Amino acid sequence: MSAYKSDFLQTLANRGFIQQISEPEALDALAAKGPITAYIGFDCTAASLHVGSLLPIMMLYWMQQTGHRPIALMGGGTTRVGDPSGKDESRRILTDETIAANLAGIRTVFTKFLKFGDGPTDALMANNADWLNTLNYIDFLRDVGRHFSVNRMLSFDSVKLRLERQQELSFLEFNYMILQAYDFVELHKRNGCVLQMGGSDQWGNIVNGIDLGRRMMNAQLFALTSPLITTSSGAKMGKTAAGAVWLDATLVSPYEYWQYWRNTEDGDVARFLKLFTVLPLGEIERLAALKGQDINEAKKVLATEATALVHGRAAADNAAETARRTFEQGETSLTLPSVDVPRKDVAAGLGVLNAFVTAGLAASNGEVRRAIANNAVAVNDARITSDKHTIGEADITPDGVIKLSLGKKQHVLLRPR
RNA sequence: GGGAGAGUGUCCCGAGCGGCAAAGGGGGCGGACUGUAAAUCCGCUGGCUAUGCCUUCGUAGGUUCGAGUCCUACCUCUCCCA
Repeated sequence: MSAYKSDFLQTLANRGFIQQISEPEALDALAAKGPITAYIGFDCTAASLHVGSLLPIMMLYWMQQTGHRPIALMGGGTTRVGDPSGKDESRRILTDETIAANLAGIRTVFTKFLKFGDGPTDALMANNADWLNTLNYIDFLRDVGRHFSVNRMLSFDSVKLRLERQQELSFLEFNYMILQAYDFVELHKRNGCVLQMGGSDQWGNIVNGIDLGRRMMNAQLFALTSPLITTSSGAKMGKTAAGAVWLDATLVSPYEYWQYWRNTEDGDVARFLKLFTVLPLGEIERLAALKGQDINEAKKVLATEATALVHGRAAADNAAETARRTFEQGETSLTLPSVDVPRKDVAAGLGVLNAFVTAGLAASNGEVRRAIANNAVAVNDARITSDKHTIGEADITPDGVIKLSLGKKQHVLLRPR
């Protein structure tokens, strides 16, 4: 691991965020001298960000922590045209209202990691719709387009692969890299931004921006990419049966979020602690040294720290405590996720199938039936073997709840009201 | 404008002689083993008021006792020619 003079690069390097830097020495010197401004682009096709976006957010976080100014760029303008790369569904074009709503949702996530404001190291949130929407095609071609060599654009991997595989590449998509390059230059012009960060797949696009900056304004700009994060077994991060692991508490509860991190594979624990928590490196080293069963301690720390960043310390501790009671003491913790249900329905006798579907543990009655056949269903920790089983008032525990379990890890409390 | 192909289970990829709720993967979920891990093995992976009924193979029609499969038109995409 090379030694950097700036806290910023040294921190990122130590924690495993760096894959590639365009001109490491020059950037290092600049960052050591004073605050620099950098940005990362996020698209806003969904109302929340998920775990996959966490890595770039953490880069912005560390940037601010080490005395620099981060910009979160929302792709409000590029989202308007829709992502052309998908087959048909992703071709849907979002309305301006949807985009605005998505932006608002995403903004709340950022405020948990970054301090926004007007100070020298306060974060900014920019929206490329601000300049892309008002672009004039002819002006754009003349001022920006002339700096791009089609010969060179064709040589980029993203393009080359498509051509080789004889897959279509639309003109719109071909232009995407130009728009992204332009974003960089525009941010440089407006905010003095000199660095763009992103995933390693963004390298080519970022370098384009650097080139454009040099040609248009004779500016020296930099690129920094992070490695693509997959789990040790090669799966992409952030996917479960229920879908993506969102950062919004209404989509994925803090408890579920905690559980996601708790179930990290052994081989990923040290890496994830460095990337997704803000614990000091010494502490992480200690945790990473744990072997065998002891590594579970490290996983709990990872889960709690990662959850605290997104949902706050109280929610994280709460989730940890709920998990401890549920898994280590076999108790029914009252802080498990719960679903209210009318008391008279329970009095009348609630079918297991119905109960599990309303609790959100299964999508259909058939799914519950199959789970029962797989010996995976329990009510108040008692195995259910018949799909005819009904839940009645007798099942309400002294705490006033009924515990539904699907498998060993998924629990939901029914609260008769 | 002319010609040749493609679109399959609402997570993805992909087989599919007129008898099809539709092969096989991946992913996911569950079970066993463990440590709430990995690896491995096993099961599940359209819906329902369920010995049956309903809905699914780009869209809409047609042929047929019966269509994912054959015919027609249309939509979308790819390739070749102009």
